[in-house]
Amino acid sequence: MGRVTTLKDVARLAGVHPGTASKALNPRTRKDVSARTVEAVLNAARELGYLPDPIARSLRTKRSNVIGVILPDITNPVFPPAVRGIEDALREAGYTALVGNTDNDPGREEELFRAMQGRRVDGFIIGTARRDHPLLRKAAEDGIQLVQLNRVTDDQAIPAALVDDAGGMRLAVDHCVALGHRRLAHLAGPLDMSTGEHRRQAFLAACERHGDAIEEAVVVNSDAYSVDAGARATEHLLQTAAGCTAILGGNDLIALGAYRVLAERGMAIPKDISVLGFNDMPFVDMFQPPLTTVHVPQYHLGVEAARLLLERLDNPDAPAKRLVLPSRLVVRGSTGPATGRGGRRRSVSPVPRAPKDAHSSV
Amino acid sequence: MGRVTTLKDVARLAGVHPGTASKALNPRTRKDVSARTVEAVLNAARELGYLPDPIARSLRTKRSNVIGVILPDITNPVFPPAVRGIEDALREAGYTALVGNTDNDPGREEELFRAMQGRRVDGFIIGTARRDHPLLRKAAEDGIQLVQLNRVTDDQAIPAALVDDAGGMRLAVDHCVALGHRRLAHLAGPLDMSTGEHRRQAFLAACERHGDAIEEAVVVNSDAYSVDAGARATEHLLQTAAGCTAILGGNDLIALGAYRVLAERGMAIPKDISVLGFNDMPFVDMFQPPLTTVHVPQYHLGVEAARLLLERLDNPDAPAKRLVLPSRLVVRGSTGPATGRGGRRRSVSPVPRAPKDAHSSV
DNA sequence: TTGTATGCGTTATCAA
DNA sequence: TTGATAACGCATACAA
Repeated sequence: MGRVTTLKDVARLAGVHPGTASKALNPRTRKDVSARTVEAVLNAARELGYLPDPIARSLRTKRSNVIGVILPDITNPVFPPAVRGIEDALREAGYTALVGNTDNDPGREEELFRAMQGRRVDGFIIGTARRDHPLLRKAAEDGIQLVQLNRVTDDQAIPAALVDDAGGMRLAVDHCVALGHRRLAHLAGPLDMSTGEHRRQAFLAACERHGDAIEEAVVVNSDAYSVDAGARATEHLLQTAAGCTAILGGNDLIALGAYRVLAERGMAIPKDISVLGFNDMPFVDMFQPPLTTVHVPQYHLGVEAARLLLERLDNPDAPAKRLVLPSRLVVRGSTGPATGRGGRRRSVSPVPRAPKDAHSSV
Repeated sequence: MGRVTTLKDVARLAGVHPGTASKALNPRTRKDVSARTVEAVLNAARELGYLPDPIARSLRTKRSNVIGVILPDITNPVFPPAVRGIEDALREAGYTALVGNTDNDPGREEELFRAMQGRRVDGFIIGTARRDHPLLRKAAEDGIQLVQLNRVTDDQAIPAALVDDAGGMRLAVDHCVALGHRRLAHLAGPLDMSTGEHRRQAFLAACERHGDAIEEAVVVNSDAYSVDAGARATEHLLQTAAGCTAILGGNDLIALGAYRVLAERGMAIPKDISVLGFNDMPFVDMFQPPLTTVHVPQYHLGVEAARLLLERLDNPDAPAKRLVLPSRLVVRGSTGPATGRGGRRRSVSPVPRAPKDAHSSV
């Protein structure tokens, strides 16, 4: 562990005072120093392979060039690409990402948040926003720099990089209708998250837009974005509204839960029933069958979230922008024409405005 | 951003000197301080919600309670579980993981390594080891604390948490033989990595063990652990040794490359040909068909790597242990009896000791 | 047992 | 323009 060269060493070699060397090294203060000494200091620094100590600098400046990234769980395949996007964009700007997982535990989230603040992170990218999120609200009020990723709070106070959830869901519904499906089910994600609620609303709105072309539009809630929760929701759906010919998962994992239950029941996808996801996670094209899903550009979402944050660090008074990236439908093998079972049945009930409750059939 | 309470505040409230407060707070030096003052200081700290500033502490102690984790690419599905294992184990001990991706670029790796050293990380968990790895060798010589994850250098100087690659490959070969396959192909991972070389050697050794039961054992190199590289290797295999009835991928991604090429050629898995992977990545059970593969307990590998490192930080002179976890075969739908094509052909060539070169057919 | 002083490496303020 | 000095918050060697 050879000795590390410090600012003092550089100053000595350049024959100047450490304070002067500091100014010469820092691009922002370089103008207060003669061209001759700047060069001498720069040469000395290069010769000694000087690297400023980020710890000492942080202690002095209260900044760290580190961004805290708070996610539910890196093990969820949608997040790694987003993390790479964040890291790549931050690195260009000389920042580093420090990633933490909350496992959807608010206590753990607060602990992480505090720990990262203690480490003097300059801002946060938050992938865990709930529609009502006191911790985030308070942090924003306290002037902590935040950008939300993919999910947002209901109030518009915090900037965010998002995808067009409603547009994506509309494409999915349109695709089903074009294939002749008239009885659709949506396995909604958690409604305390913007993605869950927005996609659900968009599902209902899109169905309504099709008027008589749709005979039934069912929403069943999935209490988590997970395969198990998706499986439970699917079982519930099969018991309560067995006539649906297409299942639109709140995300890909929920759709995978549907895959599992349908396989157990011996129902073939897409012959007996079509299934759609949301997110286009890596490798869903390899599934059995390849999953038709709404593509969410996670990597770019990460890049944009990082950029929004950097912009904000540069100019803290900039407005809290919300950047919305387009989504698109990727049609694969899990959707097909509505044949067999309820495909051509006559309408049982018209489509009312909105569901009475989470499990209502509309 | 309300003012943060500092050690000085605690000392003032407790009516002691900051230095004394520091001793009282630090469990290791607490014995040098009277029970009465310890209590006063602890109470004051609790009352003020005091949290020590890790930056200041790091500057002073040259330690950070941060561990650098260096991976090829978090986007590779095998890594997120390992990262979670690392994080969970570190957190219990009051440490934090700082993760970086090299994209297999040695320059980038060195840059990351330096940057993390600058941040005073207390040690590294390395998921990027190559069999010959000067950077690691030098770091170890310099007394930097390292633990390797899943892959190792050829020399035994650096501790590691590993899986029994050879045992796993043997299980895979035995499985194929039990199904009646007599012409096997291995799509070896990069041979400059221990996993690539060890699995390849184990493949050949296992085939040899079966003697006349195996008519042909082919090795084709894949130049990366990726789907594309696996696809290229598969194409090469199909041109040069078309009679094989089972393909053993160097890892799951390589096996997926085989899936792709075989699908393009209209060959059915496992009817026409069996395919096996290595790693048991998340969701390979959902593939088309579900992948038979050697399970590698990535999460536990992460936990054990973290523990090895913590142990070493505690006792830097402890020997450089290598911990080897067992692997096991997970049989799914991509392997089946050897029927059709070359399945029952007679031996063309006996099995020699070892391959002449990377693409040799033995 | 407690207090004092010093320094970790940097930056920022002020004086020369 | 440059140099001197202090301070960021903490830990530790030493003095009291």
